[in-house]
Amino acid sequence: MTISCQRPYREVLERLRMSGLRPTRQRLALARLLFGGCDRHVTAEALHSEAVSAEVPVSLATVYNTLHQFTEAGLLREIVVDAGRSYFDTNTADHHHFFHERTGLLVDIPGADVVLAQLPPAPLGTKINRVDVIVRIEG
Amino acid sequence: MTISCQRPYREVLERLRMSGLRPTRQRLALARLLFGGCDRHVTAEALHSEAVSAEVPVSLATVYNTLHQFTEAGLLREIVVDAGRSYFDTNTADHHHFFHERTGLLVDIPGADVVLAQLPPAPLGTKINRVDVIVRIEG
DNA sequence: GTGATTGCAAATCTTTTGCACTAAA
DNA sequence: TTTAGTGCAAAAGATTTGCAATCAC
Repeated sequence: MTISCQRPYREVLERLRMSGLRPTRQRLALARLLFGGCDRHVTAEALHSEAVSAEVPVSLATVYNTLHQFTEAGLLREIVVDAGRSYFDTNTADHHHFFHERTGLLVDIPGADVVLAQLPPAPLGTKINRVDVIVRIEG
Repeated sequence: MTISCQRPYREVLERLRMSGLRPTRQRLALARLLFGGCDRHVTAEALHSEAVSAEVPVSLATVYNTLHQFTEAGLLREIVVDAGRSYFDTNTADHHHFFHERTGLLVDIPGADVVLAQLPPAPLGTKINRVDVIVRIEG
């Protein structure tokens, strides 16, 4: 049995439009790579190679710009697990991550699988934005 | 009332010796800045400025090397909260962090103040190394 | 003395930026 | 046509590395 997460072209396009992002050739190509299938984690460098391999010449600078625009639009979430390298997650739902330090592999943990029974109050004058749980694994 | 965490010179020196690190001028000076007082969070850049201000000329490269040696020796813990900047924490006990995104301020949360009631099992063939909880705050 | 440690400068790597060019509306 | 978006190359940070000089033992 195979689970497919294939999503049609027009749905991806619609998603861009809804975010107020003009569906340019490059944005569309990147969006299809990112949102056309199952949820995934990418680095800018990796997405760039992928795009180039897929005959979609995009500059690395544009990949960076696009990833940030998508993140700002709420289509992606930036994950910080590794000093000096940013990951972007297409899964924007509430969830956490396993991070394999040696391989750099990032794996989702469904939101329900981590239960934070107690959290301290935010320091005076601040409010909690998000809670990230990173389970660092090895082996 | 003031809580002091002053620690004597010879204790810091002993700590280096115990870690098998030769107590050189630079290592000792950095160790005193790091471990001579209360627990703290530093970036390489910040520690370097501090050292230079304290009349202890150390090169930035040596600060980086030293921070990593200390981390490897278990005297420090590296905290990743910000892509492209590493923080080092002198508190190596089990605990978590508030991170103020705008100011870059990092504040300890005592281990007991965060209760993880449930964690998923590590993926097959791996083991959990550490669990980091980062409470991102704003305002 | 001898091997570990340091400083410096250069290299590396990731990410951002400025600006002329191109494409979407 | 008009404005947003793109590519490129250069800049900006953070971190690392190579190697000769220096220091702890």
